Amino acid sequence: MTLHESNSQEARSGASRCRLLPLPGQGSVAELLRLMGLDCVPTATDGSAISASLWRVRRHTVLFHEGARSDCLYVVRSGSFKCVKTLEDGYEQVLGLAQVGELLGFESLHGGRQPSAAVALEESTVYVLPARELRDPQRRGPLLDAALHHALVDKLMRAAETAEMMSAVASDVRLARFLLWLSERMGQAGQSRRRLSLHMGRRDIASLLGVAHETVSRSFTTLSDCGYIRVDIRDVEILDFDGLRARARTTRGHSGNPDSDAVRSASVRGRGPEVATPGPPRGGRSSLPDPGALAAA
Amino acid sequence: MTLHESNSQEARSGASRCRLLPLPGQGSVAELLRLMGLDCVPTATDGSAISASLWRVRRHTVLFHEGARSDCLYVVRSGSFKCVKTLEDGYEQVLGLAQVGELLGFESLHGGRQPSAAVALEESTVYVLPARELRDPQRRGPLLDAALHHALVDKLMRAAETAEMMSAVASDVRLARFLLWLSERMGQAGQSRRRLSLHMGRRDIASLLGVAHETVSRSFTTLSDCGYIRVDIRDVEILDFDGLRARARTTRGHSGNPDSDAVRSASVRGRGPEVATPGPPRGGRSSLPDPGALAAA
DNA sequence: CGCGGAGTTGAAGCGTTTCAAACGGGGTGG
DNA sequence: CCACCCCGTTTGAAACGCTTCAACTCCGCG
Repeated sequence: MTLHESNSQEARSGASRCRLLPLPGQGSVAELLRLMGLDCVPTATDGSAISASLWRVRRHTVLFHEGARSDCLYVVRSGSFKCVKTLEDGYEQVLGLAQVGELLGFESLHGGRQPSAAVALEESTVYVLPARELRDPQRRGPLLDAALHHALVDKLMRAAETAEMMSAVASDVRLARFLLWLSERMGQAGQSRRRLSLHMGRRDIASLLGVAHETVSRSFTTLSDCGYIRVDIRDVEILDFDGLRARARTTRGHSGNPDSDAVRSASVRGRGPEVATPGPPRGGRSSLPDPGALAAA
Repeated sequence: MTLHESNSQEARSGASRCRLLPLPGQGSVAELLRLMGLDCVPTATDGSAISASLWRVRRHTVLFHEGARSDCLYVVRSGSFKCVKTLEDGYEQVLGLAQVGELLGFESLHGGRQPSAAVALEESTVYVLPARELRDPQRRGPLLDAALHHALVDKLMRAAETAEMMSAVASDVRLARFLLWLSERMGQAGQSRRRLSLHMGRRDIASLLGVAHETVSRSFTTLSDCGYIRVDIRDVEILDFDGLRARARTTRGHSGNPDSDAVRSASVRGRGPEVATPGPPRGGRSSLPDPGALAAA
């Protein structure tokens, strides 16, 4: 794989989008593969014939628009993005964030249009891979192929986490989960888990969490009053991880004290799915219809 | 690729879990690849060395448990599943549905544990692929490789749709979006778009939508009173698609006059994302914020 | 037949939304 | 340089909608 050295890219994009600057001579193929989750480091040539580019994206600029027929797959190298969908009435729905190592614009792999726009929350850089070439298994070498697989599965797992985050009930619980989720992300990216830079306004956070932006503001002060966090507009410091985690675990029920709980719970008793081992008493027993079985082939 | 012919599966699984029945001689490799989204039909042999199985899963039984170290990837062949996470207090959080053609247990591709359990909502059949073999690009032939790619991207797109569905504000809007989303899914699977079988109780729908189950019940009667749908417990008929769609479009904030604050719309003006054409003056290059450091790879 | 679960509906409590106002910072223009 | 304005943030107060608790019906099942 060759790291594309600017040129044609710059030519293609008229003056109207020079905000996406190619950064010649900056990145490396090894870094790209590592970003995508590949453990092993490529020795020299991996045999792939993909021409990747490295772009710079200024904060608050769009990487691609909603509905755009972008034919590129992006890998976030630094910074972060929000994926937003603008509804008919002008309301901006934030559907998720993409941070270092995450894929953006994967819909282009199917040749479709982008369902949402991607906007940089901060100064960011992305690797740009032409989807046309990427769709051909021949042109992706084995390394890029494995990396793409890994990145896709990883993105899928992050999407599931996002869903879990948004499934909270109370607004401050949602915010607590969001902060812990962000903290985890920052930690994985090698940054501090305690000090967070949100890079988003209350309105964006509110949209992502599905509440009014005033409610987000109130939830911030609530968590702050509890001593869990210290808030300075867009900079948050987590003071009490355990407290914050306890709050994040709160489910359908009261929001005041996470401790004074009885066994009432929404309860799962009774007719639930016929949990493993319908025969013998609910004893331990290993779970699962051991799928290892079919490996016997 | 060979379609595994039962045997060992039945033997190993005691009477306690015979609910997962292999179905010898039923499926076909062509069907599996088609399910995963591959357009072209495999001619004869595709060169892959994966041993797939076909299992039957009875309704209300679990395909795999939360936290299980399943080493299999599943492809839904018929029926549907819910992905649930059981919280500490026993509350069951439904995180999503998996319908015909969708992947289940993709976390096994990374060797991790399942973050949620999968429970059949109805009589279902799944193809079972050993993740151990699947992780080896050599053993997946080009066809299965392409199919896996397609299925991963497809699942990713469906996850985004789910997030969008759950981002609604009002409960009846959520329900409207859910029904339309389900209708679309059923249509894509070749079934009726008008007549839906939910196969879930109100409690599960409520968990998926993030509201109380009584609220779901009320929302059903609301939509029914509007004449949009006809409800018979778990069978729903959509009577007025346009009306239901209009209700589903309802968002937070100004729904009355889209023109009153026409210019305001978060889209192009003011501080919003500096949409297109910041102009050449923005000037070239300048240094990377920070990541330049890690480019040293 | 009676039990238990699912679904529906009603009434009350309360959290969130909405409307409104005030504060503060960052930018522009005088 | 300061004033001013815009916008994001915060906080308050009232209205709404959802949640919760409760009662009731329907249905399957032992």
